[in-house]
Amino acid sequence: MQISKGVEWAAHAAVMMIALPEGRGLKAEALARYHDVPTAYMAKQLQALSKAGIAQSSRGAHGGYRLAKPATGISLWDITAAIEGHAPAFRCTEIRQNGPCGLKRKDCRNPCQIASAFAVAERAFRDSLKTVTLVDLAAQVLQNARPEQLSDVGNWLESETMPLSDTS
Amino acid sequence: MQISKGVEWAAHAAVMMIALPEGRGLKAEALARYHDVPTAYMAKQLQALSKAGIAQSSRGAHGGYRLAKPATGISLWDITAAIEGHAPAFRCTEIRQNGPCGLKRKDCRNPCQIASAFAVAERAFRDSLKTVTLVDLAAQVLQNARPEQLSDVGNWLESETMPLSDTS
DNA sequence: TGTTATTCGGATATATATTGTCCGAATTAA
DNA sequence: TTAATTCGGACAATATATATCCGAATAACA
Repeated sequence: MQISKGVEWAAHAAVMMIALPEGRGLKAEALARYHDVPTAYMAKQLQALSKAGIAQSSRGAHGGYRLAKPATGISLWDITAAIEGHAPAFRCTEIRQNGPCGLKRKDCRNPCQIASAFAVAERAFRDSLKTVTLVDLAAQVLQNARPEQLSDVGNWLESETMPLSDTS
Repeated sequence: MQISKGVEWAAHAAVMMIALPEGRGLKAEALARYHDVPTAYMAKQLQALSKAGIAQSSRGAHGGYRLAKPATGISLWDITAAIEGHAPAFRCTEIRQNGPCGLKRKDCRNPCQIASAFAVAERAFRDSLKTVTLVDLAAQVLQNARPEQLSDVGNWLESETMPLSDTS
């Protein structure tokens, strides 16, 4: 039971994209270099964000990624689901129907108790992540950062971003 | 992010062991056959339960497994942790320290916000599973079972169990 | 309007973790 | 003492996660 590293990378990239000025984007290579992670694999995570409607991509020269909607509307669960998928972590294989004393299928209308308990726990997990938005994360980062750190990031952004072409 | 099948098997096996009369045990092969799963792999899960202090094993002829403590004191989280381990699902690799604008190590005394959010969510998950004990699961099974089913299981248990030798 | 540089997107390899199997060590009944 | 039985950890096969590459698409520029 472990969460893909891609989730961590995607989350950091998403927080980074909050800081993008209107009409600008960051290419996958830049986001990967900023976090010092393999470019192609970071690109894959960004593609997943794009498919999920969280990020918006522009191809060609001066292309790149930016958030597709307001950061207040993007939760940590949205990021996680985009990368890991929506399938539940606990997969019930209905072994109660197996073996010498297996239950008949018709007696299994309501779900297995063990599966139910995990479903409740996973819901609690999801709901917790849903309460955390990208702006919450960004706000805490700003609170803890030292001033010089912020200007460093600002300068880096300025040097890496270019006005996007018409992002239709 | 998926939970091992072993957790499902171990949970079902643990519930089964509640029904064991005092001083009796079930061998791994029987528990596997009862649920129609590979013997050796079921055995592996039972070993994990044993290591975690949840089950108690007896070797040699007429050996087998039984619960090591009252079922009220065994939660679904205990089972899960015994199989999957206690390591958190989200692994923070501190990529905030990487790259051109990476934070200095001394500025990272408090944990990364993203990691913190996942820690909270995982705690909610754990706490939910901790509220469910083996007796809760067994009670619900009994409620939903048909009478003939119960006698079937009783007969099967009678035919499979033998008095354990002195379980030191 | 063609050409070229640039960037995303999905198909393709490698590494790691999960799933499944086997044989020896330990214990007990006879 | 012997032999049957069962657990325990070491070993192999499969599935998933990680990492990479190359073609398709787009936009800037001449």
